[in-house]
Amino acid sequence: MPALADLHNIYDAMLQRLGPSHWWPAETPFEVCLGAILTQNTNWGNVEKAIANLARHDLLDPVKLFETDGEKMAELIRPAGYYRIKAGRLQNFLFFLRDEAGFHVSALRDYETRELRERLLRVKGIGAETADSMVLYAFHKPSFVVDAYTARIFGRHGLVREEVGYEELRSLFMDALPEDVSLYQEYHALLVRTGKWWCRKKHGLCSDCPLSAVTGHEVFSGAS
DNA sequence: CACCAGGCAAGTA
DNA sequence: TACTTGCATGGT
Repeated sequence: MPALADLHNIYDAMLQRLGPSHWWPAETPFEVCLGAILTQNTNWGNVEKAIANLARHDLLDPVKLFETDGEKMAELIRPAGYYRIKAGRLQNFLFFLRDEAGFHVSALRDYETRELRERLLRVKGIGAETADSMVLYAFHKPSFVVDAYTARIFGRHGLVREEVGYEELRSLFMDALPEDVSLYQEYHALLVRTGKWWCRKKHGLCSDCPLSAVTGHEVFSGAS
C-alpha cells in the first residue's frame, strides 16, 4: 500500500515531467457526459469523431438528441465503436436526464456527490468509471476516477496488486487525498497520460517512467 | 499482421 | 461470488 507521501510525490513527479493536462475544459457538461459514455474501452480520437458527427447534425443538446432516432444516433456515433451498444446507453442516460432533471443538466449539481454517483450508477451502461468521470469532469464534484491504467501503473510499480478492484483502488486515493476537484481531475489525467507512454498493456516497459524516481522501479517488465 | 483504446452488462458455473 | 464473452471502430 502506498503511503500518503507517495501519492503526493507521484503526483508531483508526473506533473513536473508532463505538465498540466487541460482535459475537458471548454466543453459543456452535457458533452462531457456523452464523451464519458462514448470513450468506454475506446480511443479518445474516435470519440471526437463521433461527437463531431453529432455536432454537425446539431444534436449536442439533450432534448434534440433524445428525439433522435436510435438507428440514426448509432450511425453518427459509429466511429466510437460498439455503436449499437453505446447508442442504447446514450438513450438510457437521456431518459435519466429527463426524469431526474427535466433535461436541465445543471440541475443534477444539486445532488450531493455520493447521491449523484449512485443515481448515475443505476443507469444501464454507466459503470463506476463512467459515473465518476461524469461526476468529476462534468459536474465538478470530488469523485476520484480510477481506470485500467491506474491499476496497471500502480501494479507494475509494486504499490498494489495489479488485479485490485475498482472501489478499493478508488478508496485508496480518496482516503488519502484532500477532496479537491482540480487535484482529482489532474491526477487522473496524468495517470492516463503516463500509462499511455510508459505502461502499455503488453511487453510494455516502464523505463524512464515518471514514477520511477518515487518508487525506485527503473525498468519493470509487465510479463514477469 | 498484432495490439490496443480513459468499460459494461449479461451469461455461465 | 467469480470468471467469461460480446460488443466494433480506427490508430500505431
